[in-house]
Amino acid sequence: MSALKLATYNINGIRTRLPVLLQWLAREQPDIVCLQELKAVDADFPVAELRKAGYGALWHGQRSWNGVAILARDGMPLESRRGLPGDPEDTQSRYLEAAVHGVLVGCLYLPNGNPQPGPKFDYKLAWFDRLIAHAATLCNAGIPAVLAGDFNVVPTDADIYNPKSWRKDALLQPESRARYTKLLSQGWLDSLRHLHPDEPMFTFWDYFRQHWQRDAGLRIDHLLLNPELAPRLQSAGVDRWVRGLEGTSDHAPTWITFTGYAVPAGDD
DNA sequence: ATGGCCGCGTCCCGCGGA
Repeated sequence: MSALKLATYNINGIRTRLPVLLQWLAREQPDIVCLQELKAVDADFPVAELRKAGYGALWHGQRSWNGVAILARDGMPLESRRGLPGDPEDTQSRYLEAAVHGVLVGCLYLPNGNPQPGPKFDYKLAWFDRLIAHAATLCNAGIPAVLAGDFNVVPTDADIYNPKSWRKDALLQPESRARYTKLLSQGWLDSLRHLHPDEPMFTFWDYFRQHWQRDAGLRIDHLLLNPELAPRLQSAGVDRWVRGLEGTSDHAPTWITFTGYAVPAGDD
């Protein structure tokens, strides 16, 4: 029974970030990858370069902002959903879902919501509510499922270097945190926190104020496992070395490993 | 209280990000 590695990575511009992305893929060789903030239209997605690196891809781009993708090493994600249900007026590319290597993968880029209060924060909460509604079906699907992505929520004060200067930020608001808790209460496991209860496990360090150099980070990229997948969780971590590269994203790839399906014993 | 640092788009400043 071999382990599978699944990662989520907000790359903050896939065109500018392609060298970093390829370097990370080559070194870590994740089997499944969720990408956010492509910041590129569909036609500019580097499908050929990724195929050359050994990855099949599914993507939902958008001009300038947002954009999500799912990659499969030596495979091709089978799309099950593009965009969250519940609001036909929503044109932002923030959710993509596919079956990959035996797991149903929901790749999400939850709205930032700043400044709050305001229409952007309202959009964040409404989007979160739609995610919660859809997530219930995934959690109870009876098959292994994961929700992975940039949730733009700092779940607790233990998930940030110092909450004081962020207290008014949309990422720390009680409304945002209550929804994250509500989502987990459906039965999802916060895999990084579960395996690392006493470490910060930061996934994001903003470009300002030498936050990376000071390790002043936030934990906002999450990998949630439903009851079918959670028992198979083996390990979890953050590829911090990527954040230290030149020309890198302000997020670091965040990952889990879990046992793959046992190969049935040969009966021939 | 503000801005700081980035990527992107339209063009060298504004917006969004978190």
